[in-house]
Amino acid sequence: MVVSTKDKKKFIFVVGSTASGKSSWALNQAQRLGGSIVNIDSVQFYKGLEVGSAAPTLDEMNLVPHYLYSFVEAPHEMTAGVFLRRFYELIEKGTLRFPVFVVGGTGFYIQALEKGMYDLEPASLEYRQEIERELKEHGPEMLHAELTAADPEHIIHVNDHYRLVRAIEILRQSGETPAQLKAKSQMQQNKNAFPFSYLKVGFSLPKEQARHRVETRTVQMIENGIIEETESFLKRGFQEWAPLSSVGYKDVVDFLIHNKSKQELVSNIVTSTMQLIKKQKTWFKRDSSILWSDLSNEKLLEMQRRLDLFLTDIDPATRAK
RNA sequence: GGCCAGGUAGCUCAGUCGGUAGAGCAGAGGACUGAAAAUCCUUGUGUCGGCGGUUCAAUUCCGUCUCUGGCCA
Repeated sequence: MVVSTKDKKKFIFVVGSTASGKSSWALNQAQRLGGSIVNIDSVQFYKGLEVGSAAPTLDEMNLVPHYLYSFVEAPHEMTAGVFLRRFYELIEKGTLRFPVFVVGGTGFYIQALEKGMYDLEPASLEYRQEIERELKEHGPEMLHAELTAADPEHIIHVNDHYRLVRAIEILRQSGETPAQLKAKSQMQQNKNAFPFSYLKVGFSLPKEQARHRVETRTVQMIENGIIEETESFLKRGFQEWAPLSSVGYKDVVDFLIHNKSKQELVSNIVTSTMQLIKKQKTWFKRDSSILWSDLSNEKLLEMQRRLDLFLTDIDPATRAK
């Protein structure tokens, strides 16, 4: 049974590490198939961080409809929950042209989209502030002990303050541990999981090839104004804004404050970016459902073939819903 | 040419009152459910510049050579 491409909402998740060529592949495919592109990169959501996050250019966005790029303004910050809401709004409103390419390297958001998140009220600020006060006054050991008392099996390290605070916040607010919530959501058969048919493809390059691309890209970013982007936020008093501590921007902040040389800036950005690539690879390694490609013609052709099979519904490996 | 500092992990440097050495960064591996490009965990054998000498034992003391930086000629 062959179903026409237009009858079904089909999504292609294009994941992998930064500078691997996933955006341009997605652009080409979306153009070829008359689809659209949705961002799932945690920095490209922000307005004013386009250069340093290697967001698509205006010219590229004119070729194919792009969504969820450059729409969060400082001092607002994005969360996975907000992302999901915006994403499903786009589908409900019928603005998306299919097939939809969901492009980005932020594993956490991709996971949130695929598996859904816990059914929780948005965290109330009072709990958070109280927990952070306790952390500051007594150190992390007390909070860690509180979590261990509720869930002896948890794997959150004492030093991982962020996860510790979040776990306690969940515990106090809902009365349940993160592990219990996880078990519960599995019992409900992932009712929050992504309800549409999707194919997941990934891009990954050999380390030296990646480094070479990162080096040229970094020099271009400086020419294209990553320093000016950063300065403009600092001038407006947003130095504490979380996205400024992301790869590249944190290095520019350091360059500006400590008056470093541009040569040093380039090498710092390259190092940070290579570290990001490594972390992204670690994240995606455990996901065996990703179909991988590099930039070789052979692999690209194979990937396109699999994409076309997926879209015509005759690929048995496809996880149709 | 003379004097003074230095030459210790890929880099920046500690240290050994003589018993073959350790931090930070980089690198490698990993975790990850509403900040995630963030946060956190694990991981350190290197002719301690070369060659001699003293010593049971030298990277450590002595001599000499060499290289780097500074000052004086």
